[in-house]
Amino acid sequence: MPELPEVETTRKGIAPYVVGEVVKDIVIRERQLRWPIPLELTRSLKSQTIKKLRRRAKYLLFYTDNGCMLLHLGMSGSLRVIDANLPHEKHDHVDIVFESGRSLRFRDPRKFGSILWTEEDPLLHKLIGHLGPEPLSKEFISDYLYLRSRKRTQAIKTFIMDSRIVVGVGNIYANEALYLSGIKPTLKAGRISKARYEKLVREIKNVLARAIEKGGTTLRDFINGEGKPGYFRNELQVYDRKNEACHVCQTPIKMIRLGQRSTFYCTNCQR
DNA sequence: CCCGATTCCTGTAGGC
DNA sequence: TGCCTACAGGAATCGG
Repeated sequence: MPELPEVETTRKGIAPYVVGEVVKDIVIRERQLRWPIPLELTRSLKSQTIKKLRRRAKYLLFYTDNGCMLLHLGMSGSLRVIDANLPHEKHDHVDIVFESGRSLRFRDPRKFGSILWTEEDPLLHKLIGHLGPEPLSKEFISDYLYLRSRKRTQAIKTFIMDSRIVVGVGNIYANEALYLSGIKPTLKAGRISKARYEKLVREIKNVLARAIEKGGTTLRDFINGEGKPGYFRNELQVYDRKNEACHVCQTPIKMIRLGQRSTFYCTNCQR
């Protein structure tokens, strides 16, 4: 499931093969994703040069002189740079074909991803403008998180997964960061001390940075731009480890449901 | 505003 | 072996 480290890994993997390329054609085999791929995409993107490739939250932004393509991987999406002649397989919904003879191929079995086009500043786009800070930026500090959390009764795990509060922290890394911080996921966000938020912010940054170094986490189908999996799965302390021993105290990891999401924690280390 | 539930989709796993 | 059901989740949207 692509969270921030997986999207960043994808961006790094494809950028060298995409930036500077001229778009020759766009092949759309399935238009109905999370939102329909806009009809104008083909006309607007054709003949354009990809000038830069950035990431904001879990969106990839493909900048051209004409506008910007926004791409979200959803939960099962992946991008690969391939030889344009490589036959497509099931769920290969879109090819961005370049003059060079290579293509950027988007695959997404569950169709939760999206591809959009904007001619405005993409950072002000309807789906992006309201988002909270990047977790790895210097704006994301404990004072901010502490202030936003005051008077909130929501569970801390749900709170840090809210993209209006901070972006990029999905289910895997929320579980991991809370474990590393020693915080029980069900605690009310508004009742957690400033000192504990300092620890939490440190561990969110820490776990995301280490996951990027390892190329992200592959549970089932995540692959990077070169078709390879990520290796952070080996580092996971609680996620997907129901009933397995805590690496610190050997207590079996507990699984509960919180906000319709699987939640894993150590009943001894997290309080 | 806040918060929890619902919704989209399909591959996979588990039960019988 | 094969069928059926439950489940996984990013995040917008809805309802209270």
